[in-house]
Amino acid sequence: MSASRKPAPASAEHAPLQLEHFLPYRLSILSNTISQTIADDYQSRYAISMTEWRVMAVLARFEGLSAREVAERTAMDKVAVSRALSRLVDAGRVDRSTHDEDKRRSVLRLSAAGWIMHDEVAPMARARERELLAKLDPDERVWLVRILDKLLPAEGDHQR
Amino acid sequence: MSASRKPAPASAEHAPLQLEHFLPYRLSILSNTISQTIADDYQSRYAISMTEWRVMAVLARFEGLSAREVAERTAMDKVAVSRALSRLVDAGRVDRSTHDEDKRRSVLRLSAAGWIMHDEVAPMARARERELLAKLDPDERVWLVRILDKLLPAEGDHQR
DNA sequence: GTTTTATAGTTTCTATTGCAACCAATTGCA
DNA sequence: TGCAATTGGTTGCAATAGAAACTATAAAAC
Repeated sequence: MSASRKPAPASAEHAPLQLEHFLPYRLSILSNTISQTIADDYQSRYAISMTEWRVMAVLARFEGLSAREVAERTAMDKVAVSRALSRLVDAGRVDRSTHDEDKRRSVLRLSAAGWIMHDEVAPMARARERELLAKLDPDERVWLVRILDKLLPAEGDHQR
Repeated sequence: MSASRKPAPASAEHAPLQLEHFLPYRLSILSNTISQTIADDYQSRYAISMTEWRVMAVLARFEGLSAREVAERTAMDKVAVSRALSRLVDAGRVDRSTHDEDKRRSVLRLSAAGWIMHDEVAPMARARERELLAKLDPDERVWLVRILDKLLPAEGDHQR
């Protein structure tokens, strides 16, 4: 009952945002809730941050990327990636070597231990995605994918 | 062209997530992109963080909330709200007083200066939302709202 | 070739965040 | 009443994130 406050009388003159119907706000809540749910799953078993998991997921899909390419694909900045990688390498979940033809670049891949963890976490993540989609009817699922395709900047664009 | 790496051959045995089709990942990219775009708008004029703006938006809509109620409505944790509020009060954008019947609770409202800022930022935020929705057809917009209604936890639930 | 200029990645410094511990006011209840 | 449990809010500390500066290699310009 504590939340039953009436909108401020100032509404008329000030036109405040109605957050509960404001798309950016709703998307943010939804996204954070989902990401956190998945993070809770893997953090209950492994001491790993969301950024580290994201890096691992990219390396599972694309072997041998450089740090910059990981940053591109995760939409994280390069400093965040660099730090996540050094933790992952220290923890023995990622192997890092140097590119043959360009000694600036690193060549990254999951280690055996990294793969073991990946193979345990990935199904949990997929299960959460299914849980989410189960709340929708089949046609809603189709529309959602179509809408995301339209709203998301094309592959390869950066956000910041 | 740098991004044309073929999926790791390990795919078959390991079934890595296809991030580019993984709903939680796509939502996260979308949400971050949008929030950052709006933040860029107001940060180009005002030195204010995303959390502070979010608090202001809630107080514009519901006057006299307590800090806890702000936390509830913004889905932020109470520490983040407490700190955002102390910055906002210091900056003179929010007035804080104490509840008459419960001296633990604060009573929060935008100051005159807060309202001025709000009245400039809110239209920019709405414009960004319109820009986003303009990418969709009318029926897609309807489906999007319907889908969000289904996926978002009901009003008043908490996420963490 | 040698000197810019650009790129990959790391480090440093600072600001933000998150958690736990904490204080103060209120409520529940013996 | 009086004392434990709860609630609203803040503070301290450790981990994290972001910006700018820095190192190293590589590519481009001259």
